[in-house]
Amino acid sequence: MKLSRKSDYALRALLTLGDRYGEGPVSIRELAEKNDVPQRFLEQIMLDMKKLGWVSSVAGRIGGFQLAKRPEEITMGQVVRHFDGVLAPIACVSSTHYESCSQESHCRFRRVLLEIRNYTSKLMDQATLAKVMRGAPVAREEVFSNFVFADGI
Amino acid sequence: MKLSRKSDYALRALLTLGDRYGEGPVSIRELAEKNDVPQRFLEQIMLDMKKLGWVSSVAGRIGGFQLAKRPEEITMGQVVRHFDGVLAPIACVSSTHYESCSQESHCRFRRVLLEIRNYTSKLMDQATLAKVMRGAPVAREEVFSNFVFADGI
DNA sequence: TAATATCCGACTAATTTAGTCGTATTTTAG
DNA sequence: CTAAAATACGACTAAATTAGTCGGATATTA
Repeated sequence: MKLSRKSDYALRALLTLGDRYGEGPVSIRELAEKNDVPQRFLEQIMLDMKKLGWVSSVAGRIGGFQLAKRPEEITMGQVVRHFDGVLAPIACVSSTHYESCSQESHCRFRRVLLEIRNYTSKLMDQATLAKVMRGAPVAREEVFSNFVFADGI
Repeated sequence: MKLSRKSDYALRALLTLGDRYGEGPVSIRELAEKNDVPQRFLEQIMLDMKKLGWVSSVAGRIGGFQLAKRPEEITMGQVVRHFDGVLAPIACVSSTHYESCSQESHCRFRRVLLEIRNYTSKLMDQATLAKVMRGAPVAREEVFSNFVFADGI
């Protein structure tokens, strides 16, 4: 899975709306400025999410967008699957966008890709807006330290 | 991470060469036929891997390619990093292709992406040709069954 | 009624992907 | 000696994807 700008920007905006949940609409201009996103591009993204029922809008002078679902009900998996289509690193291990392959019956590296897909979708589907909002930002060193997983995983 | 055709085809060819390790060169024609890969495209890929020292070639009438390293010494991580550049789903959580982002200091969903990158690179770097060669193919149901990870992972 | 929103659809530049193609060179079988 | 079959090298390209821009219509409120 590669995260597109669209997914990235959608998540930024949704988290801001999560922070303001219950406080009335937030304008695209503010969402764009706060999150460093091109405004007219974000506009498209917000309208898209409105069609999906994730956000609702108020038109006019003091309009804007707000979450149409509780932050517990929207997950990163939903967002990325919508904007990027697929979480799996290759279509032959995708359950939502499965495509067969001539080598399927004897391909041996597919197992590794399947495990990566399983882990990715598990994490993404567990990551509700509410949980992500509560999380602490990543320190830069964490990206460069060699994080070690528990044994046997 | 999304697996490109190039990485896919490279892995297919490398595994075939792994099966034939120590038995002399295998021609591109045979590698292409066995693995259902466009021959002239595979040609490029093999020459690329030759430059990297992963395979060696024998020119002429009965020439072909063979592994230039033991199957224990080549990993999926190396292959995918070479052909696709990066394993991480976004540059801000890549240790090899890190790029900063204006939101870095307060981005909250980055943690999820970092965990996915950590798991991906761990699995990819552990997956030597030798290990992958020994693995069993994936049954189709495994792709559609909801695999459940052990708790707390 | 002017300002500031959302709403809608079309358009596009740049990049990436997944190749093809021509041709030169090397090696061996007959 | 020569034809066949292989690698070697570099240029080219069609199609898809990405990451937007742009013009203008409609809605709401101070």
